[in-house]
Amino acid sequence: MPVSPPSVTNARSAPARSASKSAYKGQLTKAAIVEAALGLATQIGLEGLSIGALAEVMHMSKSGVFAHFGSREELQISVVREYHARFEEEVFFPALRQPRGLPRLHAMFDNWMNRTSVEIDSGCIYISGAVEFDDRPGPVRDALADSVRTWLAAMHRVVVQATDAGHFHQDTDAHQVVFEIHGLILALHYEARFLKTPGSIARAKTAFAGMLVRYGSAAVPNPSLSKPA
Amino acid sequence: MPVSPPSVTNARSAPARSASKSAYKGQLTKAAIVEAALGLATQIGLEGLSIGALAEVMHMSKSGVFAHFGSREELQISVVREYHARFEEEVFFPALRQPRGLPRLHAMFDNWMNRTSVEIDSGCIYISGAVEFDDRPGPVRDALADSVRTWLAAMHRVVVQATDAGHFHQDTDAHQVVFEIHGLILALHYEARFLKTPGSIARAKTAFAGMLVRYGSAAVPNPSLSKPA
DNA sequence: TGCAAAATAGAACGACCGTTCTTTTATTGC
DNA sequence: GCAATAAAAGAACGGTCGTTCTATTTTGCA
Repeated sequence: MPVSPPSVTNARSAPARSASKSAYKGQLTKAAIVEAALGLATQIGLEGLSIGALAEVMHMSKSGVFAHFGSREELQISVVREYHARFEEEVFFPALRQPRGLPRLHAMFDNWMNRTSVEIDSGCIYISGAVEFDDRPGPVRDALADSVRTWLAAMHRVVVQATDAGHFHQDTDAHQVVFEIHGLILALHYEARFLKTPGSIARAKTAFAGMLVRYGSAAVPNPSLSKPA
Repeated sequence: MPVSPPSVTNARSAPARSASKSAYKGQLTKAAIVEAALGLATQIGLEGLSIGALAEVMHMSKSGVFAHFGSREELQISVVREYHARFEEEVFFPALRQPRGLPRLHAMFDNWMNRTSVEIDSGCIYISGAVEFDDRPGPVRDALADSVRTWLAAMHRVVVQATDAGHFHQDTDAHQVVFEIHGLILALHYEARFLKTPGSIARAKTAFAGMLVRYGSAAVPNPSLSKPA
C-alpha cells in the first residue's frame, strides 16, 4: 500500500528517548528546510539542489542546514519522500473516494494531470529525477524509483478493477494502459514545460478520452467520458 | 527544412582567409572533441559535461580543449548540433525513402524507437536536455528546443500527408497524433532507462499499432500494421 | 533558575569548476 | 627549411561545492 507517514525523522540527532514525546524545535526546522528544499528541487532538480543556496533561502548557515541531514544525499532522499507524500495526498487519496473502476481511474488521471499542469511552472521531480539518476545508482535513485513504481502499481490496480467491473474489454492489458497514460503525462510535461507548446493540456485530455474509447467495453458505455465539473 | 551541414566551424580561430580552403588539423581535433563530448553528454547530460573530464578523455589539457569553443556554452551548443545531425541521419533521412503517408510515418516511428532503444543504455539529450534547461533560458535551450521542434514538425508533415492520402480519418488532428507518438517515446525512455521495466519496447510498438487502428481510415486498411522485417 | 543537550554558527579544508593569460609546440604556406 | 600562424600546454585565478571541526547560542526539563 502506498502509504508513508509524514516521517519527520532526524538523521543524526535522533532523540532515542523511549517514545518520541517532546516535539523538539529541531524537527520543525527540519520540516521547514525540507519544504524549502522541495521548492528548490522542483525548479532546479535534485542535483542542482545545493546546501549553500538552501541555507540562504532559510536564512541559516550552511552547517546549520547540513547538521539536520548529515549528508547531501540524505537531504535529497528527504525531499523525495516529502514529494511522495504530497503526491499521494493530492493525486492518489482523493481518487479513492470515487467508486472503483473507471470513475476512480478517471479521477486519478485528472488529479495527476492537474498536478502536472501546475508543474508546468514548478517542475516534477519524478521526471527530472529520472533523468538525473537514470544511470547513477544509489539510495536516491532507489527512493525515486520506488516512489514512481508504487504510484504506477496503484494505477495498474485500478485498471484491473475497471476491467473486472466490465468497464474495459475483458482482455485489456492493464500494464499497457498504464504505460500509455504515463506517456501522456510525460508528453504533456515535455511539450508544455520545455517546448511551451500551447494547448498541451487539452491534447492530454483528448488522448485520454480516446484511450477510454479504445479500451472501453462496447457493452458498457463509459460513464465518465464527459469532463467532470 | 531540417537540414543542417556538418558545420565544423571554429569559435575563435576562424581562418577568415577568403574561401575556407585548407583543412586545418584543428578542425579534425574539434570534431573529435565534439564526438567525445557527445558520448559524455548522452550519459551524464549536457549540464554534467565538464571540460576537465572531456580533456581527460581526449588526453588533452583543459585549456587545449577550451580554446576550440571559447566557452562551455558554445561546447554544449556544438554537442546539440552534432546530436541533431546524427538524429536526422539515423531517423529522418532513411524514412524519406519510404512512400508518403503511412509507410513513411511507420518508418519514422520505427527508426525513432530503434534509436530510443539504443538510448536506453546511452541516454537521449533531447530528453535529458529538456529537463536540464526547461527553465534556464539561453542559447543552449534555444538550440535544443529548435532541434526538437524541427523534428516534431517533420513528423507533423508526414501525418498530414497520410491524412491527405486517405490513410487516416479525414478529420485527424495531426498535432494530436504527433503528441501521442511523442508520449510513447517518452514513456519508453522513462520506463526502460530509469525504471528498468522489462518489455517496454514491445509496449511502445503495441501502442503505436493501436494508434494506427484508432486514427486509420476505415475505408483504407492500413498497409503497414504488420511489423516490417 | 540552572544545567545538560540540542541546535546553530563560523571558519576552514580539499576538490572541482570555467576561464584567462602566458609560454611552448606543431602545423601550414611559401 | 623558414617564417608565420595555429594549436596545445601549463599555471594560476576566483568561485562554489560538500563536509568537518570547534565554538556559541538556544532550547527543554528538573
